[in-house]
Amino acid sequence: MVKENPSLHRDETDNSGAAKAVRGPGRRLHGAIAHKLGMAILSGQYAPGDTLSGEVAFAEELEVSRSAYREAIQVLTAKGLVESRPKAGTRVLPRNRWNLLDPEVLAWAFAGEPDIQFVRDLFELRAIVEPAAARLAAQRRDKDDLRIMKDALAAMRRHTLATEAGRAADRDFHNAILNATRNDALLVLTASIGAAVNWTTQYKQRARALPRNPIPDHVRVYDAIAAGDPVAAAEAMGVLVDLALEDTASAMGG
Amino acid sequence: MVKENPSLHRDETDNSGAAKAVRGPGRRLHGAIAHKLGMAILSGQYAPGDTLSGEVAFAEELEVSRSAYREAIQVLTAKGLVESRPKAGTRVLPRNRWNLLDPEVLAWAFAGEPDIQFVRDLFELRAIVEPAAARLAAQRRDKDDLRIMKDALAAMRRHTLATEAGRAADRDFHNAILNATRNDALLVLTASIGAAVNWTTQYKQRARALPRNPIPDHVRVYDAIAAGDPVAAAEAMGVLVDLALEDTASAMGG
DNA sequence: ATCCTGTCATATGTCGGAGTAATTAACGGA
DNA sequence: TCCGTTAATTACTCCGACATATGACAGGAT
Repeated sequence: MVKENPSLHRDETDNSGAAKAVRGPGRRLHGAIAHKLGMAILSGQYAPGDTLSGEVAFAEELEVSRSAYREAIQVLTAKGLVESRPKAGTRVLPRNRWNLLDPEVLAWAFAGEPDIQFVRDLFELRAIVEPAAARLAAQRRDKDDLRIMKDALAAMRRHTLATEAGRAADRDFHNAILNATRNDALLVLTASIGAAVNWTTQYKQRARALPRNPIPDHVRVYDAIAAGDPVAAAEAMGVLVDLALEDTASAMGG
Repeated sequence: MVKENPSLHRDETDNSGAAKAVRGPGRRLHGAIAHKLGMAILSGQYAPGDTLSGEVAFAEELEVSRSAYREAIQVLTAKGLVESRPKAGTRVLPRNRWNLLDPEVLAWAFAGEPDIQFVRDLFELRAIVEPAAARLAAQRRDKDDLRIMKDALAAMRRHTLATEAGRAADRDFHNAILNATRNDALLVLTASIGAAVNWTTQYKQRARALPRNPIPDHVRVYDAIAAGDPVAAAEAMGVLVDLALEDTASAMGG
């Protein structure tokens, strides 16, 4: 059940028609509603099978038009979070219907207090996929790939992981590896998970000291890929994922 | 570019307001539009960066309301296929922004003539993930899991894979393994891919003779999981995926 | 007890208009 | 000639009211 009814209201001093709604991160109005609802669902505020407020009622509560609400529902439906049928209302689907790997769903899951078990699941998946990706990259990389990785590594050394530029370099490094696998499915999957997880990590880590110098471990991965050694690459990447898991676990107090 | 303008028109003899549109598989109107557009995009009819017809023009072409079109666009946006901005129009995003692992996107990709490279990518991913899943299942399965697998196996023996019941049993078997991993992320990922790939395979296979008796290979997986032997389970599952790849490849004429 | 049938609440589809934002191009200054 | 600024166009965004269809539920008939 919806507890409160806040924060998505039109500016009351200027009701000149269009929405001055308090919107999420740069989103459109329906995007903001989808964001709000998505976070509510992902954070477990709705039990599966629970039915959301009706279209009219809900739109009235939030003081937005039905169109905006409906478009938001379309987004959630597209991500497998809800299903709406005439008369039956819009119901939250069981968890196994959710597109948990959708980048936005992932972001919602991590926005609040992420479920510790889900985080473990995700890292388990990363621990499976990323070493395999490194293995493939070692077999398929070309000069361009290596150059990009090298540049990213250099950037990581210049800036630390404490800066945004440093984290961007880290992302570039991992993306270069994924690109070198020549496998789009792998790329999309890992990019989604990595983005969500890393984002959380960096967020939670603000006050903490960085755990340890990550450069040597990255260099090991690079060396193995450059040498074309699939086994070593997979192993080195496994270490990297384990480290990330440790960081995240301690950051979340697990 | 849009080539034609067919098949989504209102019934002309009865223009009494509501949509009598020719709709896709049981979907709603906007779902049908999303389906149509999604398939067009996935089949490469639009180049990335290409801009779709404007809201008004498009809705007029298809003789549907702008609202329906907009809701369809929301669905596509949610799946990362397009992005629409004022004045700029609705543009097809580059391929790496697509949620290729979304079940619906996967279905669209496989609806037409699926890109052979993409199919290979997907099987590569399966070859990475499924053996690992079997490994985890061997470590974590309990009696219930084993019972469900056993039942599914029995059903597979009764019906063959040529019947729908047999394929359902096959799905049950694999789902039971995924469930036994106790990892939701793994489950969702593999379910999406498996559904799309298997569906295509069965579709293409209609006229073909089944390649070989798959039961013994499935039994090997079961035995390893029942015995709690992670290594053997992973290996046996690897064989299963390889076999599926062979089938699919030959079915697609690759 | 089961099945049918009518009612009604609710989602779905439609429409046109007002508002807003971003691209494009025209314009003026350096 | 080139570049920054401004204006107009254009397409998305949001709105609210209306019409339609469908599924749930209740009450009655078999």
